[in-house]
Amino acid sequence: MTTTHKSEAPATGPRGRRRSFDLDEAVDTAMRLFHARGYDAVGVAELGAELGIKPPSFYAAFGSKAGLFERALQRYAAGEANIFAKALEEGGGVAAVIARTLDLAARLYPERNGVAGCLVLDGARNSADPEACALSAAAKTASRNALRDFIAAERPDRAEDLADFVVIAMAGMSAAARDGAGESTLKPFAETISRAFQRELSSEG
Amino acid sequence: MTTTHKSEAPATGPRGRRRSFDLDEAVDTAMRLFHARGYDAVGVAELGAELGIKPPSFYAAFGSKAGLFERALQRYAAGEANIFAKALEEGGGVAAVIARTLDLAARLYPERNGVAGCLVLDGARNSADPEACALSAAAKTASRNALRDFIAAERPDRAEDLADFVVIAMAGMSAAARDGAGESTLKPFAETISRAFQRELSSEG
DNA sequence: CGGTATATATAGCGGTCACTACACAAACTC
DNA sequence: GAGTTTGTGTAGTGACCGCTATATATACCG
Repeated sequence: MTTTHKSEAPATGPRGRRRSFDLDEAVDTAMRLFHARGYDAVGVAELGAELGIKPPSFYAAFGSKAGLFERALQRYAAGEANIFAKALEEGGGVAAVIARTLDLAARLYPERNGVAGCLVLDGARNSADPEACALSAAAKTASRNALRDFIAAERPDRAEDLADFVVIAMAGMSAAARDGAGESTLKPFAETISRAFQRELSSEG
Repeated sequence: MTTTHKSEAPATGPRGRRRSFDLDEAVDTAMRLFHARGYDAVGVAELGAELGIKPPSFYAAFGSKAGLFERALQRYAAGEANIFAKALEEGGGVAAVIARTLDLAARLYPERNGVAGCLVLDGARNSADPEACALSAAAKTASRNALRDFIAAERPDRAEDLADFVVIAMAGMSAAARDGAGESTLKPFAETISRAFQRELSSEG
């Protein structure tokens, strides 16, 4: 169980037949599949089989494959995988939070149960579906903006390019993890990037 | 014209009918398409249409879609896009060559005519075809080993992790470029990474 | 010229893609 | 109970996937 906000049935529910599967659980499963192999490589047939539901139920619940991907992205950003949000929780200044974010990436991005890297950064990479690409791009922009706004508190003059610096580094770690890099490979990178970031943060530039 | 090694027809050629299209040109076109949208997103039908050839000619010439991808990867590694080889040409020590490599990545990775990033690093990202993934992985390993062997001349004790550092940084730049980052975004990253690399190179670690 | 070898074009193979029409089953209101 | 609403299962849509069987056109050899 990763989330506890399951939508409770109202006192007087809708009239018709009730759903035969857990929606949150289904989104979790889909998120894992999309994360492991990328949007295009996971078919609706496989999703249905894995979730234990047939196509009509699938489309009644999610509207489309891209609709499910959108929910998966939301779930991803709202959960443990949002490493920046996780790094923020422990407080501290920009340098400390960014260092913690990079460290978390080095520890969480390596492959585990077939899943590696970041769903937002690489989930729709090379996808032929414009809708999936747009959803992915929006999620990336949101993440980058959160980073930028946080950095701006200490360095408003350089928030944009410092955010870019971190984002590019994380994209590299995600790609490397998807190519098989382990924590022992990513950690030195993350530490070097953290030091470089601190120098940039406290430079006069 | 990017290559000049066109295979010349022998004095006495094969007996049958001659090919009606230029093979090198076809590989170039396919390379561009694979690079622009990724392996899976480019279909054999589109390749045939773009190359001006029909399926039977396609398979007679390349064996399979993956066979053409392999040729495209070879062409890519043998041409201008091999930025490490290009950086090596001008000579210099490890620090200078790596700095030049990263600078070239920052200048060549941003989108141009629909093509962005590195074909080797991202051409088969999220592909569902095991053959394309294997070809891509082999090309990545070859590139990384070339980097590592070069670095080993000055720092044999740290060649592996320094090579990883550069590869992860380049993967980040390629991914960022494919997400729309321009030269003005990649260049500061490349310069900071170059400085960080130099510090690592001349450290006692 | 005949014989042979090679590339071509037409057409279509089996399979998978995301998605849906239709009828039935189940839970509500009254 | 009747009536309404909603989800589910069966089956199948047209389009595209990588790839190929077959026959024909074009070049070489002798």
